[in-house]
Amino acid sequence: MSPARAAERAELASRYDPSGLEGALYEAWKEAGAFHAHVDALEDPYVIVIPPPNVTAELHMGHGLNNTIQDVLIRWRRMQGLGALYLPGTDHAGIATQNVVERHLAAEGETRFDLGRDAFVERVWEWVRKYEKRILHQLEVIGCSCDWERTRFTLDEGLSRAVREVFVRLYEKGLVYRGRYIINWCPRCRTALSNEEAEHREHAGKLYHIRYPLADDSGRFLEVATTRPETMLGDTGLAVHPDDERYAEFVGQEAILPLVGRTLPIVADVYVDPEFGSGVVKVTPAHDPNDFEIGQRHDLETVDAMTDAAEMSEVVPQAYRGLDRFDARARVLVDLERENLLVRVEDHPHSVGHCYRCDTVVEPRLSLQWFVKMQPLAEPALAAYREGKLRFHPERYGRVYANWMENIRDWCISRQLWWGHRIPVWYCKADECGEMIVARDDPEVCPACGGPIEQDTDVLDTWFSSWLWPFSTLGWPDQTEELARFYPGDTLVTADEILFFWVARMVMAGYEFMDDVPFTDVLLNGTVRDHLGRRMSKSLGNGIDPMEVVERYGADAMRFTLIRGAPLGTDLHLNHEDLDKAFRPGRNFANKIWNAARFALPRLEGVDVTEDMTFSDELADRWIRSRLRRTETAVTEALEGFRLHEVAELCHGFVWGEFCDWYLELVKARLEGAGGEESRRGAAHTLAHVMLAWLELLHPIMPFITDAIASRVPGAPDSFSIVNGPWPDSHADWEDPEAEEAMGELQELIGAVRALRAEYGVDQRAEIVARVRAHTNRLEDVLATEVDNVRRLAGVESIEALEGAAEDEPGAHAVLRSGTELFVPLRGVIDLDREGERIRREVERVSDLLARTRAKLANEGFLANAPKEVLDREKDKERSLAEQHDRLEEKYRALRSGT
RNA sequence: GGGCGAAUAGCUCAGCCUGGUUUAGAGCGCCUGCCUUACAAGCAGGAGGUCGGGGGUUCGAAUCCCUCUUCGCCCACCA
Repeated sequence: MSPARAAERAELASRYDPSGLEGALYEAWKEAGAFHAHVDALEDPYVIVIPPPNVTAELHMGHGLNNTIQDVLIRWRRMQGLGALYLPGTDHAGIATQNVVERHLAAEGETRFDLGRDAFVERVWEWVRKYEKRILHQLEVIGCSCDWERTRFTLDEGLSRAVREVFVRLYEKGLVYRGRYIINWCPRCRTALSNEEAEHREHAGKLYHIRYPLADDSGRFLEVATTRPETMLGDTGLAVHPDDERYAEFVGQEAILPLVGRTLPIVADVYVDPEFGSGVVKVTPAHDPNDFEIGQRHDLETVDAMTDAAEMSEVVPQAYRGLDRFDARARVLVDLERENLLVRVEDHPHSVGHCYRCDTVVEPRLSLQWFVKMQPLAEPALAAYREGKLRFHPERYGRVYANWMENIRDWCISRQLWWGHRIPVWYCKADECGEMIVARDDPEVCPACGGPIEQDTDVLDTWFSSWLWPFSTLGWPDQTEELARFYPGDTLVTADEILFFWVARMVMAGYEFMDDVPFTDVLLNGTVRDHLGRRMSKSLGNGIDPMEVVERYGADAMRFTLIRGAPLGTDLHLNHEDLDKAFRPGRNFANKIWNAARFALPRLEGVDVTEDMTFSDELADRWIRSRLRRTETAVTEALEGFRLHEVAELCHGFVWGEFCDWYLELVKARLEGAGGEESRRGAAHTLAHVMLAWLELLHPIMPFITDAIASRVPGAPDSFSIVNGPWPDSHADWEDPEAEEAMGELQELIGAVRALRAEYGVDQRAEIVARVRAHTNRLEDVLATEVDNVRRLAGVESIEALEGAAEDEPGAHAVLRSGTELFVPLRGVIDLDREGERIRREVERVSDLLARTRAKLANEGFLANAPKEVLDREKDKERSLAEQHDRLEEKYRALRSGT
């Protein structure tokens, strides 16, 4: 036995201590190679790729939730016997990682420019090498059963080759192009961003009305409205709607740009909305996407009034040069005011884009960038959804996905960063040549003229490697065995916020390069928020560290809490100020399981889980087996429907509310020998089987404690583990409605007795007993076996004696406490009568309706004249009413005969 | 401007698609009583709900339809 295994199999401590068993158990799993997906295995594969976390990040609760969901599905499928692959890895996270390292440099008083490109990139690699193990280890701590032999990194050699291959192929197909367009620019990160990377938020802005003098010396003005007056320094025209009669006479004339003095042509363009503002738009082609297009249509100049840091550039008048854009705005307004050109200012809420990495207000900026033409890629990805090859859970996200695909825009993929995949394009430096080389392998010299060449300085958007993840991790572009076996994958689990960034693009890449969907089901988990509904974030300081939670409550408790608390697509609220409030129920449940095992395991004498077991017919045994069977079915169905919170709920209810509360209490006496050896063996066998089965059911959610207990079941060999299944599937004929009904009555009776006792108090015992006696016969019928057991144990013949014995007889006391009390419920009888009355009235009502419906259906006139739908509806109604009637009657009869 | 979602116990949420086995549930919190040989991280009980308002469909509505109110979220180039 391995040392890890030995430690893990140490005696059951008196208290549940997750920290003592989880780490050792995970090591044992790894040693046994339990999570490796063999490429030549025979079973059908089941594949989930991890959404690769940022290589230098630490695990937060969002990961905790997301990765736990993945692990639950993987562990379940693995137990079912599928070749489950949970593929782990990390993302180089271009901007995010570069920002982190830059911040550290700044603390040392340096910038990346001081270091230079090569030294800076080396610095980032150092950082990455230092931290890459951390987040992967944290995944182990929370129990993720990843195939660590297949760990990948988006910037490793193989994936970099895939990125380059994709770029070149798309370029050759004409789907990658370079062009000068307005893109979103982050002046702090000093890079272009994609549309998705600019987050738009409502902003309490102003609308400034400014007068532009006409150039004809008439002294007349045109009034324009703008939210960003500083951009007027880059104006190169004015525009009005072609049908706007108010301004028809000005089209073709010119105006003078205040503060600058440039003459601005006045053009007519349909883009202009005559209803908005004054109906005149200032055109700033270098700073607004719409203005850019107007400029193109009317051949207007472009004047780039800002630098890459969003400071006013050399082309603006001296007074504004070098000013930050917001300072420039203030200055422009002051100057306009002074010249009496500012007509008025009104409140105007509008949305402003922010950098998704640093939250700086993005600047629409004209620049030369690389783009991917998306329309052709979107078509098969959209068709896959429409044809049902790609399903979303919850379904509504499918419509969001389709909507995005239908309105797809080209993807700006170049980033002016240093950390990432360098764009595989070279430019010839020879004066007359101008050759551009796009190549899979680095060229040495210009193939056209043999002159010196220079590589494009930009890197690719981080998502340009992420979108290849489902196949680049399997060796693509090589046609590897892994690729053949594990692509396409099955289920993708991620947060809704990266639906467009990642999920949609992966589908597109899947079709473009593998000619198939990368996965068939997409699960979107919600966001983890605090108790006030705020997203957890470092800056708010409301995050919960999963490592701290694991340390205090155990990984099982955390996983259970997350799974139970977050149905798909709904946000999870956790109180960061009071971890106990959030995680105690999970920990308590684990503790309950632990204690049930502490009780049960030593009482399983003679049981050998490796051999067939014999099961008795005693009520309690039949009942718990029936309940187990139903729970198994329900849990499996819930897993198939991705309703994991339901799985948690079902297991919790069964284990605590049925197995512990009732079954264990009912068989205590028998396990001590009160019913004889045969009864003891019967109880032990059912107990062992049922407990092992629910440990298995719960294993995907709470892997540690369940496997730890299962391996201690009598007869289990050293290597025994439930990690590889089987998935519990008891005999279908264990479903036993009779036993469940009888047990239901027992529970009802006991409940009623308890209520009675509470009401009368112990002093009125004689009164209770007298009333109870009158109904003893019924109880005997229903619970003959249990009655005998209890009598044997308590050594009493009458109920009265039992009551009396309770005081001084420990055995009897235990029985009373345990819930096998033998009182016929007076209140129960009364309640049953009341119930009977209710049902009788219901029966009358239903039969009345049934009679009327039947009369209608017997009416020839109705049959002849009624439209088909009406007729069908009536027939339907008749059928359902008849069924209902029978059900009620039977229930009523059963009640009557029982009373 | 489009699209989507939510509103059920003091709090966080299930249940709704496929109407009737639910007397509308769970966990937490609250109240009462218990250290009872697996478990006080527990056990036994209890209080607390006009299922957001209104209307409709139906024999029957938390569940289906319409509408209103209040909160969220996503997308979008109206300066």
